[in-house]
Parts: sequence; C-alpha cells; structure tokens
Amino acid sequence: MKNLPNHSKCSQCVMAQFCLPLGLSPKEIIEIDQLVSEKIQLNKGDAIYRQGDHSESIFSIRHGSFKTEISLPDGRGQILGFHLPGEFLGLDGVGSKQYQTQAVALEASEVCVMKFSQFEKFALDIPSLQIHLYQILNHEITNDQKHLLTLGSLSAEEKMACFFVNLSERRALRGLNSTEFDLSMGREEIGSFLGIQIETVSRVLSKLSEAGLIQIKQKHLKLIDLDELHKITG
Amino acid sequence: MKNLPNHSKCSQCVMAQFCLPLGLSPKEIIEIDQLVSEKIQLNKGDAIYRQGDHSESIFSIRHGSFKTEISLPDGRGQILGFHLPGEFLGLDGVGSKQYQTQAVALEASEVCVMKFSQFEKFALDIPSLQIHLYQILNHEITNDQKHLLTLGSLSAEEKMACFFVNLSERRALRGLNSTEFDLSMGREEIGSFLGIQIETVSRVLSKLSEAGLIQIKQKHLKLIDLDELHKITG
DNA sequence: TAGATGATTTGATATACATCAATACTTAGG
DNA sequence: CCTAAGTATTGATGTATATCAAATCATCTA
Repeated sequence: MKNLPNHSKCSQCVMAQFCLPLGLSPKEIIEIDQLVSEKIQLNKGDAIYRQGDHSESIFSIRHGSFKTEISLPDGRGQILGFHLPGEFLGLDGVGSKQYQTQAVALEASEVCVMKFSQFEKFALDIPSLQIHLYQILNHEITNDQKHLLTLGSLSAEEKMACFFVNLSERRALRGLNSTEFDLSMGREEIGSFLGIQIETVSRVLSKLSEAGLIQIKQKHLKLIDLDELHKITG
Repeated sequence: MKNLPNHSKCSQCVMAQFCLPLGLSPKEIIEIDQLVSEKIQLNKGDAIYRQGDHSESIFSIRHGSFKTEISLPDGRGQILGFHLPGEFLGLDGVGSKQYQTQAVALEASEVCVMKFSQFEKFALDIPSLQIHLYQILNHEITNDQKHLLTLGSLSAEEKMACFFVNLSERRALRGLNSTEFDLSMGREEIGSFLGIQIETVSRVLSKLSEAGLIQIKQKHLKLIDLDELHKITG
C-alpha cells in the first residue's frame, strides 16, 4: 500500500475512521471513502499547495505530518499550524478560489485528496456530510482563535507549554503515544509557530528540562509532568 | 425603524445588500432577507453571546460595532477582532454546540439574527446560500490567519499600521469614509487586539502622528499617508 | 461649575526576548 | 573516516516593549 504510484486511486484510505469522528452509519462511511479521488505521496519539503494556488480540494493526512504557513512579500513568514494524521489540510481554500497559505510536508507523508466537486455531489445523498464539513471548518476557526490567544497574550514559556500540551492532546485523540514521541519540526519552525526566536526556543526547552517537566534529546521528546505543563498554560 | 422594540420581526433588514456581496438574483435577495428572524438592539458593553453559550444563530451587524474576544480562566483575554456594519458575528458557533468567544458591542448597535435552522430550511431552495456560508466562513479563517501573521511576526509599529490599513480597507468596502472616522474602541482594546500594552499603543500613535502619517485626537482618526502605512505593513 | 472618575499620554526604569557570536552536535557526501 | 553543511545550544550584549509612576485630559455627575 505504501508504495503505490502517486495519484493512484485509493478506495481504502480509511480516512473516515480517522477524519470524520462523528456518528455515521457504516453505509455512510463506505460512501465517504468514495469521496477520496486519489492519494498523494510527498517527500519532506514538498508542498501540497502553495499560497495563490487554485483551490479545488481538501486533504486528509494518512501518515506523516505537515506545517501550514503564510508568507509576507518581504520573506518573513508565520507558521500557522502543525498537522497530524487524521487532520485536514486546505480548509482555507473552501469557499474561495485560492489557497491563502501553503502546506509543506515535514517528513515523508501521504494525503488523501477530496475534491470539492465530489463533496457537493455526495452531499446531495448524505446531508450529514455538509454538517461534517461545517464541523471541520469550525474546528479550524476555533484552533486559529486559540492560537491568536497564545501569540497575543502568553510568554515564551507559556507558549511552549501550550504547544506541548496541544500536541499531546491531539496525539492522544488519534491513539498515538501522547507522552513520548519524535518531533517532526525543527526548533526554528517551533519558533515561527510560537512567534519567538530559535534561541529562545532552545533556552525555554533547557529550562523546562532542568525543571523536570520534559526530557528532550534532539527531536525526541518525553513529557514528564503534563499536569505542571498544563498549569503553566493558564 | 431605529426605535422598534427589541426582538421585533425585521423583514427589511437590508442585510442582503450589506452582507452577501456576491451575485444573487433580486428574487434570491428577497428570500434571503426572510432569513432574518429578528433584530436586536444593544447598548455599549452588551454581549450578543458569551463564551460557552449555546449557539444557534449567526448575526449580521446593521449599525454600530463590536469586538469579539476569548478569555483565559486567569482573567487574561485576547481581542480577536473588531467588526463593522455588514460583517458577521457568531461564526465560531457554526458547526459546533457552543460559542468559543464572546461578542460585545463597542457602542449602541443593532444586529440581525439568522437562525441556523432557518438557514438550513432556505438552503434547500437556494443552493447558493450554502456557498455563501462557506465564503463567509472562509473569510473568517483567512482573517484569523492574517492576524496570526500580524501577532507572531510584526513589530508594534507594523501591527498598528496593519490595524489602520485593515480598518480603512474594510470601511471603504462598505462605502464608509476610509480616511477619517471615529474609532469605537479604546487604546486598551487596540492593545489587546494587537498583543501590545496600552502605553505602547499610545507611543506608537504619537510616533505615527509626528511622522505625519496620521492625525489622532482622542478617538477621532485621520489617515494622512495610507501609502506609507501600507509600506510599513510589509 | 466643581469635583470625581476614567482614559490617555509621557517619562523613568526594568525585563523578556532578540540579536550577535562562538561552540558543539548531527547528518550527509565523498 | 573525514570534511562540510546544517542544526542546536549557550553566553554576552542590545533593544523593543513591559511595567511602574505621574501628569494631563476628557467625561460624567451633582
């Protein structure tokens, strides 16, 4: 399965089990799998879509991970989010002509592609599909708003604690190990995401390590005291 | 019209002309006006909805202005946006059970109320209505993402310039004076929105004044050199 | 009008974080 | 294995912005 050629049909993306968490009948789940028109393999650094690209699909991550980012003409940029298997990409293209962001693979990854046109077609038969899309979009809005709170109101240490707690919770939700895992992003990317510099990232990591809240060696992270991290968060 | 009792039926909210900018037939516009189940008058400081309230409507602003904000248990909070006539509120309730934010009037204001249930009913007859809702949600996502860039990557002066340019553009879009107007929010609220302190807001305003880019006297603002403000933005 | 209350500005100082610089560690290529 | 390039850590210093404090100005009420 892993080595199918790119853009091949993918009838068993199992995306429904990952991506559409709420009450669907088995029949509906099968139909929803039909939504997936293809799957795409990406290498580290590959973009699924770029700022300004015509938008016609959303994507669900089968495996791997991604960053989404938005860029300023002068070269500065902001990482908007990191994305795990089962999560969606390309939502800023829903209801608009173009993507306003770009999504880049942080490691070898695979996504399922769902065309808007397919979505509309299927939605006629499955009314709940519309509702799911609204839920997914809502999730995106809510996430972004929480991130605004993080960027606008928290200190570097609090931001980092937020980052860890959030990652941990999302991994738990997907059945992944939520206390020990490898980070797929570098320090600089963490800094961009949190609106701080790479050196500050490094110093905060050292501080949290010394305090015994985490252990981190290169990209391998172990969350020792999630309770305390949660407290720091606010 | 202005003094109708609260919660009165409002068949002429004219919201369509404000709120649903894209190509609708006259017939559709009339139907869309039917979406509005009531209108509500608010005084300065009144909340349309609060964090945690059950969500069943979105709102369009007839006149006045609002802030939306999200709060931390410890009392800290972040203003997510300021909202002008013709813009929507309550979008973080679409696709979820509860609002995650609260919307508070910055002055005496009036909103049209559109119940989700009504929306669904009408959408059966007017397919384009779904599309409009997606566009509105997309706008929200895109806005939030741009704001993330602002909060995460810009200096205090750049943030302030962004704020002015953005306000100006949105006012122009609605046919309001885009270079001279009264701010409905205080310095502290501007600071919360931009992730800076009130004193910094004040200092940046003084600096921009001295540089001849703006004139500001209390809440009355005149944008003198929008080009230069735009350059500062990036 | 006077007094009180709140909002804004401005100045003095402190600090969190950025920047600059050097070192160490990791990974990839020959 | 060695070198080179990239990535991360740590230290020294600088700076943008926060914090503290006081003065000014605006708004409201009596």
